[in-house]
Amino acid sequence: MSKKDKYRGKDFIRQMIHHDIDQGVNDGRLATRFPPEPNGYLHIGHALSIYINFGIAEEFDAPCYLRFDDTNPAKESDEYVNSIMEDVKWLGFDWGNNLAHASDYFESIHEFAIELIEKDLAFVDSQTSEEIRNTRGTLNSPGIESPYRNRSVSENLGLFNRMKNGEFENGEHVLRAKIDMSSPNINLRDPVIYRILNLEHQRTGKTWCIYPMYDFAHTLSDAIEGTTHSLCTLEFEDHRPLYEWFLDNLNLSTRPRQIEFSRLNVEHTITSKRKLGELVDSGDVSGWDDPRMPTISGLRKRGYPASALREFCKRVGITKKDKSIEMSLLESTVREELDATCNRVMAIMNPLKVTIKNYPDGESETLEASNHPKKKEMGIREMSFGKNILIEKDDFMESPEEDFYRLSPGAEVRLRYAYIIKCEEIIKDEDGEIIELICSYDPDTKSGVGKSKKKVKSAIHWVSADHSITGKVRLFETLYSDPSPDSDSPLNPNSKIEIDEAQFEQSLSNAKIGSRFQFERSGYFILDEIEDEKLSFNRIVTLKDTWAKIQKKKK
RNA sequence: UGGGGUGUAGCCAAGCGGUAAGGCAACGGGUUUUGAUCCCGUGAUGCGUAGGUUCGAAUCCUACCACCCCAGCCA
Repeated sequence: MSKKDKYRGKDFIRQMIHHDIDQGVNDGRLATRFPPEPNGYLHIGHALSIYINFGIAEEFDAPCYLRFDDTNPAKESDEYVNSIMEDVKWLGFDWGNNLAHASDYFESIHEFAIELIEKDLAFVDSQTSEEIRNTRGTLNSPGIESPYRNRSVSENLGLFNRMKNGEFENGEHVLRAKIDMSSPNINLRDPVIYRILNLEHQRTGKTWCIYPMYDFAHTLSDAIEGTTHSLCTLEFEDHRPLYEWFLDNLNLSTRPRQIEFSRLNVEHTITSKRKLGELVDSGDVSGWDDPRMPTISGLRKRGYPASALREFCKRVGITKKDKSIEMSLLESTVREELDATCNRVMAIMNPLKVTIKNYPDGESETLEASNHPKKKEMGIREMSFGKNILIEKDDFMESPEEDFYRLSPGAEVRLRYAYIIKCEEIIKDEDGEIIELICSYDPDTKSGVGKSKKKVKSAIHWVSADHSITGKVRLFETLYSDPSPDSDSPLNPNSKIEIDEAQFEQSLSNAKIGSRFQFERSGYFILDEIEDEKLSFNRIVTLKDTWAKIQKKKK
């Protein structure tokens, strides 16, 4: 295979990795890492990063570290690390023995800081944070060197040691790399690499009162654990020169390469940890795992299969272009997976009573319905049929529109897997609201036998009023109606609609929590909880609905 | 206005000097006891714009335009 063919069709990151391996960089070894800060729950944007870092490593049979970037004890907690581990696992990835924390390396990182000081490449700055900010310069003008920049190596060593020993208050001193205050890249203007934080760390306890900053800790963590390719999002592109400066000036055995890709944005969603946290704190959602949240745990609660999320990431692709993915792409991968794997079942959200006048009183019969129209091996289940049936309100129209081919006065329709019925009479209450339909059925049209081949315009779903079970259903839409919401966008008032008395066919009484079904002609649902024997389902995604589309177009 | 990036269809995305893959969406049509699924068909004389190099340019060069990111002791 020629080189050109080998790289063709691969995203630019895989091409670079292949190239590096071919060149024998880092002994032709590959190691990646997924480095979340445990200060919030993972969201769908992280799913792409996980998919890229773990997925690529998997292809090369290489390690991918799950490394917690826990360098800021003020913001981090165990709740988050636990949720992150659960989410990565659920997505189908395995870090094996490669679980790490930046805090595991605090000792080494500290030594590297000393190495920098000894090389006169770092100094202790005693300006206030405000002074440092004011002398950093602007995008258009250079910064001003700190008056402490020329302290001697031994003075720096001494001060840094005293910082470490807890002799100072927060903010009294800071360790800065000595690079270039006039660099057009602001990250190179003597960046702070260590700060005093008199704070207990969730893992190292009271061992440290100085903590490394992201750029320093991240670069060194990568190098220390042997990461060869540090794949991250575009906003770190400006940091790469600093990343490389550390690698150039410190004695390290691995030289990792940072490669940046564009982050994933999905329409109608927000993925700022801050905003997500606000939604949780304000009570606008039930928690980080609210089924409307774009968090991994929310998507899981919603019922999205992990395999569909992986497929979604695959279809999204890896590039450096800003992207805003339409929900329809996500939904199509979810439907594709669910269509292939879910048992079909019937449920009525808004029941309309149907009485079959020519069906004998007090009798019932058992009918067979297949669990999947295309997969016989998925079996069948039994449904009771009798005189009293419930259908969906939407499946009847007193004055049918031209394209409506469900039930209407005098019209015939098939009750799926049962009989063809005809609407004979409408019963209304005093407000003119339709409360019942009197229908007749044709006993010769039983599904699968006799005149069962008789054509009618449509088949609708139903349940037996005398056998169905009552339960809850929660219908979800996106949290925001705006395709590109910001933190001020109003929430979609229809993002959650609860139906307390949906009617399910009796076979559902055996359903287990976490199992997914297609409610025929309606959508895919997951059994979320059972309370006092009452089932409650979350709608994962609707079925495609051509009829709704036709109606929408008419308006 | 400094620096770093990115521009191929409504949304993604292949393409790597030889004449614009694929997916999602949309729109037609067929099958169907789910208006689902499935199947078939339709979309760029054009690749941000303008020039240039070349027999030949989305691919190379020049200029311009648009959008994104950066001034935490956050990551």
